[in-house]
Amino acid sequence: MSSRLKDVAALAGVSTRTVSNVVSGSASVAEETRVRVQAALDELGYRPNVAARNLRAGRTGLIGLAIPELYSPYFGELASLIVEAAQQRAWTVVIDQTSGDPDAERRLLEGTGGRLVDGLIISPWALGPEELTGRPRHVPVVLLGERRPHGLADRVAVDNVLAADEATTHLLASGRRRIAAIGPQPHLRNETAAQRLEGYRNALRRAGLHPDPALEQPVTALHRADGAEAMTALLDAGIRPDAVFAFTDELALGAMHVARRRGVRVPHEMAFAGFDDIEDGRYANPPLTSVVPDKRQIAERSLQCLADRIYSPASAVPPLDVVIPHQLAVRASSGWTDS
Amino acid sequence: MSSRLKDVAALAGVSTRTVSNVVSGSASVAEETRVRVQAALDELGYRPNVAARNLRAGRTGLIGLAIPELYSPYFGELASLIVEAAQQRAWTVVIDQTSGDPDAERRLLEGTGGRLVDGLIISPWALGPEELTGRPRHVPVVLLGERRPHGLADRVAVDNVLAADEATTHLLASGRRRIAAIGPQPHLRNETAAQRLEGYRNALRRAGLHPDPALEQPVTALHRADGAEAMTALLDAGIRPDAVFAFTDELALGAMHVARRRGVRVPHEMAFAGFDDIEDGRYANPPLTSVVPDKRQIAERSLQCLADRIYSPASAVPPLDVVIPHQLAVRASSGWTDS
DNA sequence: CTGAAAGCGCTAACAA
DNA sequence: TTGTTAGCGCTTTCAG
Repeated sequence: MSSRLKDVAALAGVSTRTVSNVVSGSASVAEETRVRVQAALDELGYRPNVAARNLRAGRTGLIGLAIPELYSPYFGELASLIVEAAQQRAWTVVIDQTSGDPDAERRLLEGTGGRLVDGLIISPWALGPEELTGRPRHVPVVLLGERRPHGLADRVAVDNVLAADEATTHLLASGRRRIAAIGPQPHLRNETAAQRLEGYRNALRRAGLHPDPALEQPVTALHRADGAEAMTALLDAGIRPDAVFAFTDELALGAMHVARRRGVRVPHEMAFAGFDDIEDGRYANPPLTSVVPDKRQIAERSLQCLADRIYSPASAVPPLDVVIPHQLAVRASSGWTDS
Repeated sequence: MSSRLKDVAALAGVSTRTVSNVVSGSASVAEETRVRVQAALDELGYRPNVAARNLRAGRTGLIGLAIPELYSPYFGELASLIVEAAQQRAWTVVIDQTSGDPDAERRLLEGTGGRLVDGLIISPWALGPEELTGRPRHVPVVLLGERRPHGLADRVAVDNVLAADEATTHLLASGRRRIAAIGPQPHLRNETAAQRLEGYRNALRRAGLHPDPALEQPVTALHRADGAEAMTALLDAGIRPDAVFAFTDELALGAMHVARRRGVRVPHEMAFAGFDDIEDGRYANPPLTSVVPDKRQIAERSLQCLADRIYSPASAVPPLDVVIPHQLAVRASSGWTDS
């Protein structure tokens, strides 16, 4: 079995107190004692028991990251950055996949099943504002990508309306007039898609165009397959846009894939712009124009929010609304150079 | 502050023992008592303290997943499947990114910093066989993708030599003769790349060809950028293969990207095959031929190994060597149909 | 500088 | 069926 502080103390002929001091390096220990204890530590291969420490400290050093899915490029990248940033703060990340399941999201927010994490970063898909607001929290929560600070939790997100507007405006600037929007999700309570749709429509109106419902193609999920399906639906309905703004890069890549298979020349006959700036987009044929959220900042600001809440008297600060900067990366999919 | 078992007991007028029984549902409790306790539980919004439970149980219910990076499509997908499979076993996954750093891998294996997880699944990059073997483990370990069972830990992997052989043989079957290999990593102790190289060479020799060192293009990492760099190096050196076997799909996609940019027609003039079957490959232009490891099985068998070690008297069973099945998905990048 | 001991919240062996 | 209580391994207050 694993050795405990007590065993080390016995071997070194000191009290557990002293061993603890040596291990943590907190209080000062006489050099001679330190050496003797260290020898015992090494001999027994002592490893502190984290559960006991946690119980004592009232903290676990764990933070939860709840995302719909880990396998999509966007969330994979984001999770990677969060894990990395958490390591720097000596936090460990436990990951939950909600699959956009409202029950799963609810369970995590309520902390049913026990107080395991010191804080939670959640990217809600299924839950709407009132559910996110309504319930009492047991740990600090950071909401990723929701619209406004809901009064009980900090929020970190890009300005989706503005970013979508800019992407659409960029397409308009190259003379496109029939711009499709792939990505509305009227069936979900989550507001991200609604915001991007709003930005898209704003841009059209500002250019003197009327948003055409036939050009707004809803999707059930946000992957390549859904984008492919949406483009197929458009083309099969005889609708032939001259540009596409997709609400995620994955959707854009799926749609572009189908368009090219159907003989549409990209970008000559159809330009594409996406959202998220995933790596695949940069290496696609042609490379995909995309809204670039500063993901590293999303990760770091989220952790900063948690840290502030965890280490400071609760409810001292009102809920924060952190807006993350973004850019538009213009690539060949919306230029005039073919791949 | 959060309420404890003791508070609930006081409110319900019973002992903590009874409350504990109600919470866990383990022992039988008189219906009347149960109702009263449940009411107190609800009123106080009781949430069990996981740290205390863990300390008591001697287990944390956590398993570690140590991978070089979470943001790459392959590891993202794998991590997703492992998290999912772990949830079914009521385990929570904590993720560590090693970045292929030998110290990080060593630290995790040794459990320096404390006994946090009940088991560890690690995909070693930097550490060689002897280091993986040498040290005593404090928790059960599953090695992902190493060559042979090293005597102290279970191993789960596809047959890399065979799979690489099959992919290369497929390229040979369509008449290709100058097949480049992109992906050797002579600087790493990790054996995966070496095994794929071995399979590639085996296939060539069986076809009566001599492996040509000029066609073997090493890489420093396994991403699109490295594949792009490798292809650039080949073309700049005046080497023009008629096919490429890349050791990962990402390398293949990067290489294919550059080839197309340089005006090479794919697959007519240059066929491509990769390894891992990531989603981007399936939606690439043209779709990428790839070795398809059964990732779900990798996840499930890994967890099965851990479960066996954790729940059974240690060292009862000798280290397992689990070989995961794979297939070759032939797509347009190695056919004769252009995108 | 070091030892003794309390107690973090929970479960389960032992009693009643 | 339920109460009492001894720890799980650690940190830290209080003495010395």
